[in-house]
Amino acid sequence: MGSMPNVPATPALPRRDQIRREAARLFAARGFLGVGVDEIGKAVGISGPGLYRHFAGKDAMLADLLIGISERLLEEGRRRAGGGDGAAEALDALIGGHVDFALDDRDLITLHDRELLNLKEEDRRTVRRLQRGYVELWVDVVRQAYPPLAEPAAEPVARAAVHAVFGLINSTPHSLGPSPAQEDRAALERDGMAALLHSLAHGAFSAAADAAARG
Amino acid sequence: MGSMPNVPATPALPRRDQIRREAARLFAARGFLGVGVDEIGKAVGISGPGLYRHFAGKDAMLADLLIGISERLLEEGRRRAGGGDGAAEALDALIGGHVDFALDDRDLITLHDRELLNLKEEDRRTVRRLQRGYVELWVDVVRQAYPPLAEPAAEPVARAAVHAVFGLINSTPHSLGPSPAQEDRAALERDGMAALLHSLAHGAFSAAADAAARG
DNA sequence: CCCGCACGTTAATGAGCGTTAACTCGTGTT
DNA sequence: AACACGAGTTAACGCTCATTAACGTGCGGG
Repeated sequence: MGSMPNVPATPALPRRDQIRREAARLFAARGFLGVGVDEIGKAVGISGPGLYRHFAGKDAMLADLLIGISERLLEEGRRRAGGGDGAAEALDALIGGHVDFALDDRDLITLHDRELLNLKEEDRRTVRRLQRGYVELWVDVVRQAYPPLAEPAAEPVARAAVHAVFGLINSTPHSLGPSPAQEDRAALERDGMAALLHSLAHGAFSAAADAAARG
Repeated sequence: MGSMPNVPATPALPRRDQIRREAARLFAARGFLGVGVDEIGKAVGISGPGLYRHFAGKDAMLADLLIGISERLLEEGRRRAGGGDGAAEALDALIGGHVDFALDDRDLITLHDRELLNLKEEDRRTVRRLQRGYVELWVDVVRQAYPPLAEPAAEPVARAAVHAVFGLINSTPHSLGPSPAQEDRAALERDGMAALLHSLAHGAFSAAADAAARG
């Protein structure tokens, strides 16, 4: 020991990131089990087992993607929820952040709730813990922003509404074309879709509050 | 020819239906590519290749499930949308039907947008055609029920809103527990969830109409 | 009585795939 | 100049898995 030849402490991030991007694209398009490692390799210009220089295995790629996206969601969510003035602004920021994510990282959003089952137990627990934290963050903010949902009895309603709004926002992968390419018959452009999803989310939460106030 | 020994014109529906149910459950739980035919066989009490007496292959089981659910959705949707008085009532009926479906046939709803890629080209086209018809049905009714969305320029908004509401309603598989079993810390019971999803859907459409009226 | 068929069974086949082994090549360091 | 090492390559292994073959069994009708 005692020799440290070159500077490979952070060897080559671009190649690893390239693998991440292509793997996410392929997994989202055909499913984790539907994609072979040779195919991922070909997508990044190397072939097959060369990937094992960068990831411990196929499972590790998926784990890296799912844990990464969950961490980013939670981190960015905390940043946005805490950076504002009131609860309404915090909720706005949360919604905006999630919408941006759904529109700009479509593949990852797709994988996020489609491929959880293909993780090893430990990684799955990690992802679920992060997801749970993210949901709690939303539930807290929503209940502050809509007083009727702050009633103790309305907690399950708030939680269910949060899950439903996630489903609403995450629906973009299905409603937009398979890929950001052709804008055929009058599809919404990105910013219009973002604004619309924002409005829909607010409308849903508002309805949840009304329901809680009545029932 | 001329002999028709017994009455096997409709041989044994229960066994075939049993396979359908178990296959749907397993596919929803671990993915189409994640379950083997032996496992499906064991779930119905026969083992492995015995399934081939009832289905042409694993692909045929998935195709049967996805085409079946798509047909049922469209058929029931048409029935409900056409059976009422006004557009508002028709929309209510559509929402109620889809909510019932999402709550009572959770496995099929999950498969419906998770496993489309594992279909052979022809079956995939069939399912997509049925899905398209279902979406068109909703878009028409929603635009009648919310006049601002009837504006020609608002058609993409209406369409995107319909997709988003599907995502909202279909979110139930994720927000409810893995299976209809434990009602742990204050989860919503079925009917409460149905009523809430109904309200949320209306809230979202209402917001879409407002957005279209303004923008 | 026996033929045919619905319905299963187990064994074999063959392809696909994740992973490992063994080896090569270039490059920066000593 | 020798060398260690990052980064790939191809070949081989081992395992899973869908599908097919070959064979058994109970029963209803001629």
